[in-house]
Amino acid sequence: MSAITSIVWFRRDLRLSDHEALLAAAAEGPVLPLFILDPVTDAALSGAQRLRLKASLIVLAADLKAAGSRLILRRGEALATLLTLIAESGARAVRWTRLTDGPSIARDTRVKAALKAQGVTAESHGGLTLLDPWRLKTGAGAPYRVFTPFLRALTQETVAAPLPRVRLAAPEGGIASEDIERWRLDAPMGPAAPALADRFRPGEAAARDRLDEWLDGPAARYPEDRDRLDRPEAGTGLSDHLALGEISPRTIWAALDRAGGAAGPEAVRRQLVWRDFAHSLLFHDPEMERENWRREWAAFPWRGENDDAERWRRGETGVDVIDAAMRELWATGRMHNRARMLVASYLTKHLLTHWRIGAEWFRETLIDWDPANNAMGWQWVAGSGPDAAPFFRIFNPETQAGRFDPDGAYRDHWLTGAGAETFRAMSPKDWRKAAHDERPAPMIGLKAGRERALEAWARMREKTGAVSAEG
DNA sequence: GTTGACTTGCT
DNA sequence: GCAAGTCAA
Repeated sequence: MSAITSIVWFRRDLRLSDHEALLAAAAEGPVLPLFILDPVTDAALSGAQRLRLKASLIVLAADLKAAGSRLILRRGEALATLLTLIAESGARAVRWTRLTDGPSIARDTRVKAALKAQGVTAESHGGLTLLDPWRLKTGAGAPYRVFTPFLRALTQETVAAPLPRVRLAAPEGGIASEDIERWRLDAPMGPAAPALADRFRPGEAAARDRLDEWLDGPAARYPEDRDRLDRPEAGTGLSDHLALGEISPRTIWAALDRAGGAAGPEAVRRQLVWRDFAHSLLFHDPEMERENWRREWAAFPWRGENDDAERWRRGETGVDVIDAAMRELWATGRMHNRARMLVASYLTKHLLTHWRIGAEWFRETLIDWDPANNAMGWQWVAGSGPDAAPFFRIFNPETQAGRFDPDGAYRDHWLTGAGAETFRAMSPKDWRKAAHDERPAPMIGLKAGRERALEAWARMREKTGAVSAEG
């Protein structure tokens, strides 16, 4: 037992390995690990990920205990809580891992300035992404707006090797922690909570096990199976671990590197670069969680909240693959990446509904929700985001289903099979009647919906004056 | 100013 | 095969 030197403020970095802030703090003396349920964190967290976070914090607390330390949980405004803990513990420094979303950056900037004004060392550290989000710039000195050049630029750089697991000294006793049960993080999911919690394995050790499992098996078949809706085991299954930082992207990167250029691991590396790209985009445009990344898209005649959107959320659109995917989302807190593109395309194009409404539903339902990935993904599909050629890309759900769920196993599972039963059992009361009914008729034909979206796009082009026939 | 290139698509 | 558009060099 010795006097505490630094506080490590955990947020989306719930791990003990490859943790810069923790390692730097431990090198200076005894550490007080702290998680704060503050208003900014609270506002961003929604149903399923709240539950996921609770599970992760319980494992982190156990891991810290096993390492001879302990996790302190507090609820309250971030700065006030930190100042209280500094007073209680005598800490002289606070360290954390930087985030890239606007609200977090705003909060952390305020906290850092206030702590420094009090003579406390306040320092943020990298590790959320492979490279810091400001690192890669185009020849003109601007942030990249297109993925491929970003990928090429990142390939030229060296991604740092993961840092070793921290060794902690036991902190002084007497600092009280709150009881996580009293935070009621599972409350928003209601009766669905236990079934949902049964489906994930939280924590750093589980994340590493999953990575090893994937490398030993599914990795070899990943190039052929990754797009198959009916082969969910093909994916790495690391997204929820990554979203809460139970494993670091650099750790995954290094493990994939050891696979020596095999096609599967290389394809997943590319996915990690997409993640870095998303964080870089959000860092440079903090508004993009809510505003069109291409601001001229304000002229697009998207509909706001509407009955079709509610049917989309409940999986009652009448388009089989869309409804299957939306039920999977509700029942598991996950959705296949390709299914995400399909449901996003259907909502924003066929149903002409604003991507923000879809993005908000993903925030509420995904256990792997991440502000940067969510914002970029939705805007990429909607057409308001990065990457050119948006209107080459109105997905035909039936064509897609035929290609990536050829036997209909995925659709059957969620529409009539065991998945459908699970979904009914986990659904709110007012959803259940419809879930038992016959399949509803689609709200708009696939062809008519596509044409309507193309017309809306053409109208926007006229309005914004960006007419290609100009030259 | 020109040109090659573009994660997941379409008919 | 084509591409309603844009970016990076």
